[in-house]
Amino acid sequence: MTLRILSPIHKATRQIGLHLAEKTANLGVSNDEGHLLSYLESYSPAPIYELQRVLGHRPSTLTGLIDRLQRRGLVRREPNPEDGRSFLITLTGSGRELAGRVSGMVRQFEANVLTGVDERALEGFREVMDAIGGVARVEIRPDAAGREGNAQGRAARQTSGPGIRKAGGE
Amino acid sequence: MTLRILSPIHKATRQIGLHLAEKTANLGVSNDEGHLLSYLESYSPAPIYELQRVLGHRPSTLTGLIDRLQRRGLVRREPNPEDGRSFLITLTGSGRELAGRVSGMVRQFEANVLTGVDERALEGFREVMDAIGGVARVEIRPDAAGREGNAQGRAARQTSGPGIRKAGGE
DNA sequence: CGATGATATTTCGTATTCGTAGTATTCAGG
DNA sequence: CCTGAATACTACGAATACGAAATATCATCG
Repeated sequence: MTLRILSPIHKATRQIGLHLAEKTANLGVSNDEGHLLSYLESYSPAPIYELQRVLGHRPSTLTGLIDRLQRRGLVRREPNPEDGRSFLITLTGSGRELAGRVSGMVRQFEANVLTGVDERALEGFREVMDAIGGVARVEIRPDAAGREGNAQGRAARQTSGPGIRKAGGE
Repeated sequence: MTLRILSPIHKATRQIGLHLAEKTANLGVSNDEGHLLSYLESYSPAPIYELQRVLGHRPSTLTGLIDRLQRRGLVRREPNPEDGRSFLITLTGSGRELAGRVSGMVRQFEANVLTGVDERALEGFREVMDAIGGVARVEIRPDAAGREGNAQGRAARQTSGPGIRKAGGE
């Protein structure tokens, strides 16, 4: 386990997840929910496929995630006027308010980390991240040529309960 | 969402996960299973609590993970001669063989990344990782001195009930 | 040695993820 | 307009992660 890159990254990711989960637990927001709200704060309304690519979840995972947020009145599904197959996810008023608090915590964390590193270290960090991206050519965006892009290896769960599916109508 | 540290880390972690999952999918091994096997390749036999701390899973998660590997004949639970409460997880023959293949892939990935970065960048990367560890330091119990193992508040009671301990047997 | 608390691990219930299959819609080409 | 392929999303079922509680053992103190 003496990997100089993978082990530290794995550990750091775990630390970040635990720390932020603890911070946002009071708000009743999980990590993934926080990510989604945070993204929506900047880009709402956004189509689901965009969220899917940004967050890296499977489409069916997003369905459940959005269902939960919608059930709590934080987001809304609206028809996409530009594509009848698609829905736009919009933050509601309370959703935007909560999103602001969540991303405030995230930015605070980032700021705290930044005070501990100088510009030179940050540059090295960036290089390593880029190198990983180069080696792990897992395509996330759609607009690329000839790729397989099929990978598995996560968990699986059940979204029991009544499938909620109300969008544009109301 | 343009965080200079958190966003790249999140993205890199996702890329690593997808990439490795794809590589080990043929072997029928998920990411977490791969991590565990990889660790065991170096440190088997290891007690479960050690695995729990290294991998960052919850205890109950580890139980299921080990159950699955044991069911496939890759690991074995053995009583810990030094502590009656504990089990040692040992790689079986086929487990060790599989672990070797998995960690070979992981090391290969690491090696590929390393060819793309110099020592200076690696140092910066390390600094950022350390800074994260410093900021994300979760609250440590006062009397659990010197260690950073997570301590979750949970209760332990003793009454009656089904007390089945499955162990050593095959 | 007995009481009390801490640790190690499991079981159970539940929430969550995701693969697969199916529906609706758009697009490309006649 | 029609047909077939691709896209966006959802429902369902199966597998997983994890919190809470249960049990066994260890550690400590008296």
